[in-house]
Amino acid sequence: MCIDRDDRRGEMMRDSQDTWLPQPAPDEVEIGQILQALADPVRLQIVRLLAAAGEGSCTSLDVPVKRSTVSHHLRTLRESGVVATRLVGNTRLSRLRTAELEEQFPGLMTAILAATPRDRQPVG
Amino acid sequence: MCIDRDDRRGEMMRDSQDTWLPQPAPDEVEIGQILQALADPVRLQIVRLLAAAGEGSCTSLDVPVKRSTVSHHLRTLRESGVVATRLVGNTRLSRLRTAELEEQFPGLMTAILAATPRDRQPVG
DNA sequence: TCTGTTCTACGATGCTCATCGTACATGATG
DNA sequence: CATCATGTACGATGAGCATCGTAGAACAGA
Repeated sequence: MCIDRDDRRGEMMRDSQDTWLPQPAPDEVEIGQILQALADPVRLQIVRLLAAAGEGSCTSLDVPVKRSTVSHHLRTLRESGVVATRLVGNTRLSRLRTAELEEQFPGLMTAILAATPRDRQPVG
Repeated sequence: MCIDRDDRRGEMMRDSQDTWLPQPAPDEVEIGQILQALADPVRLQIVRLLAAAGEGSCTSLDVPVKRSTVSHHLRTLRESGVVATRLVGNTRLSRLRTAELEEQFPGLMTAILAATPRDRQPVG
């Protein structure tokens, strides 16, 4: 019963194998929301980590904020259409919606992820 | 003397014909700043208008905010590296730094500008 | 010089939101 | 059942910023 209480904007999605948190349909995703989601440095870092690792959870993502804040950011990323989250046991694994984003905004994520992260400092 | 007081981060630039407001060098432009600049709906609208018209000034841009706010947004866009502004008489004409952006972040602006503006509503 | 236009700087204001701590639900494990 | 780990909801807080009005500088034209 808490399933549909989990998110205000929709119901759980069913895959052949997995259950997914509600997310906007590809044609509902708006470029303004995407840009707003990626504007935050922590969220951009999360996106980079997901692009590198494929998947990530609230605790596995190495970002300098508390767990509840990571959860908040993952929610924002999901509601804007950037990531999809599936339930695996007690954890929730998020991944980039690479295919849908490429369909809706060709070249966008590629261009952003190709950009050099600014927090890379020359060490040694 | 007020020329270098006009912006805190640099001096005027001289072209063969024009004088330009100070702006970051192409390699100083950071993707995070770009995304943050484009995250605001009014600024995104300004960018769309500039892409369509080529150039625009504080008063010529048709956005639903006051002139001083447009000036503020153009400053943000300039300092983030999105637009360049040249002085023509009493007016200041801003344009997208299309070439430099394409060089630094290939496909980025193309992808964003290709996205359908959300404020298009079916009328009639 | 006087007038009108364009634009910016500055201060004030109000709202959005990133962050955190806490409490709680859920699932895994013993 | 008891315990622990994971994640979210919620309320509070503080900072950032979008917006505006006003004042003043710079330029064009008469």
